[in-house]
Amino acid sequence: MSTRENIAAAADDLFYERGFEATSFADIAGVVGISRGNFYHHFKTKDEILDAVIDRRIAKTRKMLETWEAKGQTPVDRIGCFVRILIRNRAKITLYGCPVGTLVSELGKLNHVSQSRANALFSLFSDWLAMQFRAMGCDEVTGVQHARHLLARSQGVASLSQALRDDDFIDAEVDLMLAYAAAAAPDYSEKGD
Amino acid sequence: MSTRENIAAAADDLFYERGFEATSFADIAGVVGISRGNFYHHFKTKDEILDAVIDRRIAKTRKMLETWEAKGQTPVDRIGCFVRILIRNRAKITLYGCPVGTLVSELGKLNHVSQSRANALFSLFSDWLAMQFRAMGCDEVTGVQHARHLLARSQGVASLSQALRDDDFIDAEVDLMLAYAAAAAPDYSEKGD
DNA sequence: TCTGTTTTAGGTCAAATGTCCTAGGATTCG
DNA sequence: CGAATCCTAGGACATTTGACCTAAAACAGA
Repeated sequence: MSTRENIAAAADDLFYERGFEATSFADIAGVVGISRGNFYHHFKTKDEILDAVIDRRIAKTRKMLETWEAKGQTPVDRIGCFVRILIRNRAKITLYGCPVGTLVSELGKLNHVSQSRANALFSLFSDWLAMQFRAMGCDEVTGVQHARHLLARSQGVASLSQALRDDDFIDAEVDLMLAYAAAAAPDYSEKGD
Repeated sequence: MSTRENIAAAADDLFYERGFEATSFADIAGVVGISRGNFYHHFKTKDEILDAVIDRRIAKTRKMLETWEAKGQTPVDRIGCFVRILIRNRAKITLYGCPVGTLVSELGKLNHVSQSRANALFSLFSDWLAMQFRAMGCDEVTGVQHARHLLARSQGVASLSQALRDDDFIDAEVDLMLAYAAAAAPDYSEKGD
């Protein structure tokens, strides 16, 4: 992996774990194992690193969504892959929250130009979820509503996890979200399971 | 209002709008209209200001909950007061997210000692909500579950609002949460409205 | 091998930050 | 009025920050 990619990867982790502003060049350099001054050759400014990190996350997210697309048989299965990130990344989410939500929030408070670029990460999930609901038979508008609803719920669980640090809470909420997804099909009619 | 209270009030706003770390002594001094060096007399460290801000928010929250307690006739009404903060504070939430959630998240990332104190703000809402659900006839465990669920949902809506900036989304989610609260009574049985 | 480009290390720079001191003003109370 | 306490202003301080420069090292291709 190139030094540039190493920097982006280290910054990705640190921006998530400590936040964008709280992470300094020195911090990143320390993780990568290069000198501070070397940065200027790869990234002119800190904002450029941020953009690279966002690009990186967008690419990673795209790949993840493609994996889910291939893995899950039904739309509900695929939505289940999304919901279960909360369990898969439970440890980190409990400590640092959702990587997308906390970044958007921080950039919003900083009035940072790249906030809109970070928002695209939300859109990625939202559009993908809406696609799944559409595949279940939902119309366009309903699909988008369901997608945003589920995205908001997962954000909420991530947010509250940071305060509660209660594994059972996450498990229970994931089950509720799975039930919500299963019940979202237009032809669904309380037939039990 | 005393200077100390002025500082706490200004810091309260700035910590919300810009974040704790991104707010400097100079920023607060600018808002209050006092000299920077004057701070040391009222607060020895920045962490002391943070604690004062958290105390302030706890007190404000307590008062707000008491108001709701007096205002709402039924538990569902009172829960409605909580849910509708999202609409009442829509403008600020769209820009800066939830004051509680974003603070807890930032302090978590900074590994800050006062995170647990900030968590108490969540508990305040959570306990109060659980009390309302209990008053509706829910048992202890179910009441806490409903409370956390609703708290998480409101957090999620606040989080996503920062990215979407869509008033309709907030309105729709608030309606869903109101319906959730209304349906939470144990004797509820699809009797329509 | 020689040449030119890319990459790296180390250091400098101004600005900003949290912390802290001191001296002067204001206020209170005997 | 006089003295003691509280409040305030302004600045000093070491440190850290993002940004930037220069020179040496590593590498590439002919």
